[in-house]
Amino acid sequence: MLVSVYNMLYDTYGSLNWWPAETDYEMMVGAILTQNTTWVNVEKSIANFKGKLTPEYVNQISTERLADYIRPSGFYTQKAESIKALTEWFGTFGYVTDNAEDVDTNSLREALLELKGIGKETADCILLYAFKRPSFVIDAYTRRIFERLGLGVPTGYDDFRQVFMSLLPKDQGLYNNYHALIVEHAKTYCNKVPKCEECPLASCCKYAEKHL
DNA sequence: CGCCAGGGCCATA
DNA sequence: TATGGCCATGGC
Repeated sequence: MLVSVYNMLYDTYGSLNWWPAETDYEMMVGAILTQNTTWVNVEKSIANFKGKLTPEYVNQISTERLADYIRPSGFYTQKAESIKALTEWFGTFGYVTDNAEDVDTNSLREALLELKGIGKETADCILLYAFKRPSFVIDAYTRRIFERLGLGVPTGYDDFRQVFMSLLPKDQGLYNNYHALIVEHAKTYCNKVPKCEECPLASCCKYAEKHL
């Protein structure tokens, strides 16, 4: 099932080459900024840095000033502290994701989860898109899509993640594009106010069936 | 005006 | 383990 859903999405959208970011560091910051927030508001925040969204620059400005830059993304007080903590942690690798090569994925994940403001989803995004590790991401869209398709899904985050990671090959490129496809598709058709009328997957979705 | 968005933390039972 | 309140801006 997981493979056929992927194939349907792939046939529609192809290879998306995510995450949308200029650098690995910008990707990580974006992962925090997008928490419960639209991507448009993340772009506004990133634009506020005018090209200076680097760990070196973030280190030298105050948390208050950082909070001011990211104001458009909401929750800016908490997110500013999280970005500060993340940046400090990233510094232990010299701000280069490649320097973490000899650290196994689970250790990296646990380290990320210790940072305040980084939960499981954000940690998995960072592992997958910045550190290029095969760590499947479960977000609100992933959960919603599979529920709406009519496939039973586990409640707990790790249980749901394990379904993907045990049934699919541990392939970073596959996990990357799968999550990208889910988000790109869902943000257009599977919001709380759905657009099943124009959805290319409506023919095999129980939810769309009821809504059409 | 109210609802919602690519979460996470903390208190509570 | 599982809810509920809270954090906050901007688009519709």
